[in-house]
Amino acid sequence: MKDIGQYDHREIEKRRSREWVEKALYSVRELLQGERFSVVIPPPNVTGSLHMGHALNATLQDILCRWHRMRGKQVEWVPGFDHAGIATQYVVDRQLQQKGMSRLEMGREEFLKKVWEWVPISRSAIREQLEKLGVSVDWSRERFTLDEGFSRAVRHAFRRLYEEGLIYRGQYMVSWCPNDLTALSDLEVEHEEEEGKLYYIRYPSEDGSWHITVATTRPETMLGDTAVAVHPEDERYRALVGKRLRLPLVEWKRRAMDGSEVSPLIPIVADSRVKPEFGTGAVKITPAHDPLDFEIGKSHGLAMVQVMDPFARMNENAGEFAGLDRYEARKKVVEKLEALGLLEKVERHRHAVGKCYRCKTVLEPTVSTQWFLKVSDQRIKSRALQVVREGLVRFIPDSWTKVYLQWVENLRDWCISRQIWWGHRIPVWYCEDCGHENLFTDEDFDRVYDKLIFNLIADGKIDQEFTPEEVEKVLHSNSFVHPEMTVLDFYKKFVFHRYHSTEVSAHLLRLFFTQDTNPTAILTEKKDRYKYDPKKKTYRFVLRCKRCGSERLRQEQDVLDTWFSSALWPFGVFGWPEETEELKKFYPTDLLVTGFDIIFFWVARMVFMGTFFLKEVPFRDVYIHALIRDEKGQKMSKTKGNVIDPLEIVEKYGADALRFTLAILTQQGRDIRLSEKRFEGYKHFANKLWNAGRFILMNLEPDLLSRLPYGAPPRPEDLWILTRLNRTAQKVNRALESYEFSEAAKELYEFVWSELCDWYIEFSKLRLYAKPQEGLPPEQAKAQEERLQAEKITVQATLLSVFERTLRLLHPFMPFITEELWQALPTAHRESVSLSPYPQYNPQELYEEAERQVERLKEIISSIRSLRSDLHIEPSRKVKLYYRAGESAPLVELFRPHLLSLAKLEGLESVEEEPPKCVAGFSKDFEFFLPLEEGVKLQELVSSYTRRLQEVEKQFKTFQERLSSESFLKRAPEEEVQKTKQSLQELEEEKRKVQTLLQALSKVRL
RNA sequence: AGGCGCGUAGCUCAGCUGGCAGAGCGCCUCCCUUACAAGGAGGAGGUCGGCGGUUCGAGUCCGCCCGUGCCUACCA
Repeated sequence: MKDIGQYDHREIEKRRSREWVEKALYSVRELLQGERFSVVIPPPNVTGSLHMGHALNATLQDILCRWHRMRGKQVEWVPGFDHAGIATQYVVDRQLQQKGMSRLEMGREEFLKKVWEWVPISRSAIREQLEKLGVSVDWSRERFTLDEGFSRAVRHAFRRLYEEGLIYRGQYMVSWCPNDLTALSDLEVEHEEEEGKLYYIRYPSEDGSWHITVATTRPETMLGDTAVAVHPEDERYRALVGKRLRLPLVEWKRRAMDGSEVSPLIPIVADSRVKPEFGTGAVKITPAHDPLDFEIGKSHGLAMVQVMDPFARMNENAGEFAGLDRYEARKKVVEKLEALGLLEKVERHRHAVGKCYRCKTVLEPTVSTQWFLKVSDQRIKSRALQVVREGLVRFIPDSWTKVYLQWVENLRDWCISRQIWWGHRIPVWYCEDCGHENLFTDEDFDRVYDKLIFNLIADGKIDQEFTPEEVEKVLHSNSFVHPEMTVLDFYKKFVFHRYHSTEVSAHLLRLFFTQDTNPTAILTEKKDRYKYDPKKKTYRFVLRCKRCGSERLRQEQDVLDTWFSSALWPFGVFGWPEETEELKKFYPTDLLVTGFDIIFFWVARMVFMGTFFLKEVPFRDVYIHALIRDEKGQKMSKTKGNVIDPLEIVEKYGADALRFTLAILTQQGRDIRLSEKRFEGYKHFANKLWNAGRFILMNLEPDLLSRLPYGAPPRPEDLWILTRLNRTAQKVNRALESYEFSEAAKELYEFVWSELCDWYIEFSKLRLYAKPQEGLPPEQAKAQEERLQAEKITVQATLLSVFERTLRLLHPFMPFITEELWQALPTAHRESVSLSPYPQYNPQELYEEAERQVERLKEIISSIRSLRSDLHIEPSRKVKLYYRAGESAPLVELFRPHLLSLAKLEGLESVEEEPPKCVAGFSKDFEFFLPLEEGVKLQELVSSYTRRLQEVEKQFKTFQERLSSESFLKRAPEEEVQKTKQSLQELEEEKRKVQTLLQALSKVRL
C-alpha cells in the first residue's frame, strides 16, 4: 500500500530533468557496434529564447530519439546553437542603442566583446528551456556555430570551395539593407505587395526635337540612368535605337564606379528583356540600382552610376539632391520634373517591394563587391537534385520534395559575404603590395603550435601581435560551449583530435618561438614565423603573401553568411574536417526535423555541403513540421502579441502536457492552431494517468512479486486488456514509423482513458475489493479466502504489467510523469524507463475470444446505463433488472458480477416473459426490463426511441434499395452484397424491437 | 503571373487503397460512488464549400467554379 498523492508536475519535472542531466543519461560515452540513430538539432539562434516552434521541433525529435533508444539503438542527438550573424548583431546593437551607445562609434573589436558578453546569457536561457522540455540530447557533445572547431571547419570549407573555383568575388547586384548596412542573399529578401505609383517621365532627345516617355516606380533612380532600353522588335521605337537622349535634371558631373565621368546624354539601346506591353515600352536603365538594369547594362557595356550611399541617402552623383534620403529625393525629383513639364502622368500601381527579413527596411538594390558561392555549378546542383530524386534524402510529407526540387533547379549564385562584424570572418588576406588574394587556413602550417596560434588569430581571440602569456590565458580559460573544460581541452576534444597530448604554457611557447628563429629551423616556411618586438615584448605571427612574399597583408573585413556555417552543421558537430570516429559512426545522420521555412536557407544548403565535402547526404529523412499559429490562424509573432510562451505553459500545465499536446496536434502537412485551452485538456490526461497509477500502486500488495506463482488463472477481462494493449503497441509503433505523431498520441490517449481507466480498472475492483462471504464453515471460509487471494494476485499482476508497459509506450511523449510513475513501480529495475525496451506487438498475446466477449459485455452495460439515464434513475441508485437473452445468455452469466457492479444493479434475474410494469430496452439479442418506479417520466425515453427508429428506418431503406438494384447485385463484389444483406437483416430485427418497445411504452402511458 | 495546400459537428481537426460520417474541446441532463470533480454516467449536434463527371455506389477519384492560406518570381 503506497500512496503517491496528487499530481504535481512542477516538482516532478524539476527533479527529473536535473537528474537526467546530472547522470548524463543520454551522453554517448563509447561508440558501440550495432544500430545507431543520429540526429543533429536545428541549432536555435542565440538571440533570445525559445518559442513554440522550437518546443514543437524539440518535442518531435525527442519523441523519435527516445523511441529509437528504447528500441535498442545507440542514439546520438547533438544539441547546439547558432551564432545567427545579422540577428544577433541586430539584437545587441539595439541593446547598446538603448543605453545610448553606438556600434559604429565603439568599433568592431569592442562591439564583438559586447556580443560575446551577451551571447552566453541567451544561450544558457535556451539551454535551460530545452532541459525543461525534457529533451534527451547529448549535452557532452554540445556545439556552437562559432566555437573554435566550427570556425576552423568553416575556414577549411571556404578554402576547399575556393580552390575548386566555386567561390568567387566580384561586383554584382545585391540586395542591400540600408539599416543593417549589409548585403543580403536573395533568400533573405521578403517580397511584399504594396500600393505604389508609376511615374511617366519624358526624356527629351539630344537636340530637344522629340522625346521618349519612360515609366518608373522609383523616379529618384533616374539620376543614375545611363540608358533607355526598348524591345528590338518594338515598331514604335525601332528607328530611334542608337540615338541619344538628354537625361533631365542632371546638370552636374556624375562619376561611374570605376571613376570615369558619365555624360547626361544617354543612348537608346535595344534589348529583348524589355517588355513592350508594360508602361510605354521604353525603360530607363539604372545599372547600379536595379537587378535587371544591371544585367542589361552589362550586355551593353553601360556605365554604372551609384547615386546612393550605404544608408540609402543620395550621394554626390545626385548633385543638388545629395544628402537627401531616397524618399525625400523622390519627392523632390518628381516636383522638379513636374515644374519642368516632364512628368507626363502618375498612375497607381501595385508592385512587390523587397524588404529585409530582419528589420523590414525596404532594400536598396546596389552594385557592390561581394563573395559568391557558385551553387548553380553542376558539381553542387546536379548532385543536390540527384540525391533527392533518387530518394537518398526523403522529405516527409512528400509534398516538400517538389518544392525543394523546383527551387534547386532555379538556383542562382549565393551571396555569402555580409558586411557585419559578428560571424566567421572570411579567411582572405589581400596583399597591399601586389594585390594578391591570399587564403590562409591552418593547413598552411604544419606544426601544432602554429596551427593553434593561427586559429586563435583568425578567430579574433588574440591579436596578430601577442604575448605568450595572452595565448596561455586564452587557452586556459573556460571554453564558451563547455565551461567544464578549458579552451585548450576543447581544442583537443573537438578540434585537433590527433594532437591530444599538446600542452601549452607561456614558457613552452616562448621556447618554441625562439627555436623558430634558430638556424636549425631550416625550412623557410617555418623560419621567421614569429617576429619578436623587444620594445613591446610581443611576438607577431607573420603571414606572407603567397605570391610576392610581402608581409603587408590586410584581412578581408566581411564575414560569412550564417547559413554558410549552418550548412556544415551535420558533420561539423562530429569533428569534421578531422576524420573522427564520431563522424564515421554518426554521419550521415538519420533524421532532420525542421520547419518548411528553412528548406532553402538550410536544408538544401546542408545537402550541397554534405554531398560536396563528404560525398554523402547529410541525412536520410527530413521531417518538415507544421507552423504554429494562434487560434485565429495567424502566425505567432511578438509584434502581434499573440505568442504563447512555452515556458509559461510548462509552468502552468507541465512539460508533459505541452509535449503531448504538440504531438497530438501534429498532423502531417497541416499547420497547428494553438490556444491555451488545448494544453489544459491534455494536462487532464496527465492527471488521469497519474491517478490510475495512484490507484494501482495503492492496491498492490508489497510482496506481490514473490507471490506471483500463486495467482489464479486470468479472467477474460485480463486477456482483453492485454490484447488491447498489444494492439495499441502495434498501432503506436506503426504510427511512429511513418511519423504520424498525432495518430500515435491518439491511440495512447484512447487506450489509457477509454480502455484501461474506464473499463479495466473498474473491472479490477471486483477482485481487488472482493470480501469473503460471512458465516461459512471454517474450511470453506479458508478455501474461499485462498481463492480470493489468488484472484487478487492475478488482477494486481495484470494491472501492474499493463500499466508498466503503458508507461513505456507513453514515455517518449511524456517523459517526466512516466519516469516518475515507472520508478514507483515494484518492477523498476533500471536507471530510467527511457533505457528500458519499447513494447512491441506480440502475436502470442492476442486473445480474440476474450476480446469479443468483453466488447460485447461493454455494449450490454452501456445499453443498460443508457436506459437508466433516459429514465432519470440517479447513477448511484441500485435497481433490479430482469432480462431475456438468446446467444448472450452464457456471457451474461459469466459476467454477472461485472454487470451488477458496472450497471449498478441490485439483482439480475432471467425471465421468459416481460414482467409487468416494466420498461424495456435491448442490445441485440439481450433484452432487459427495468421495473417502473413512481413518477418516472417516459417522455424522453419515447423521443429517444423514436429517433432511433427513424435512423434505423432510414438506414434500412437505403440498404433495401441497394439490394433491389440489379446493377448492384450484378456488379458489386459478392462480399459487399453479403455484408449488406446481413446488415439489412440486423436492421430489420432492430426495427422490430424498437417498434415493440414504443408500443409497450404507449401502453404504459395509458 | 506561376506553384502548393486547405474548406467535414459550435470550435480544432481525423477519415489510408471508394462500401452504415468519427475524435477532442465546447454544449445539455444526472451524479462530490473510497484513483481521479483536473472526475464519472448518459445525450444533443453534420445537404462533408458549390456544380458537373466516372462508378452498382463518391466525404474519398476526375474536371470546373467559389472562398481561404502560403511559397516562388528581375512586371521597370
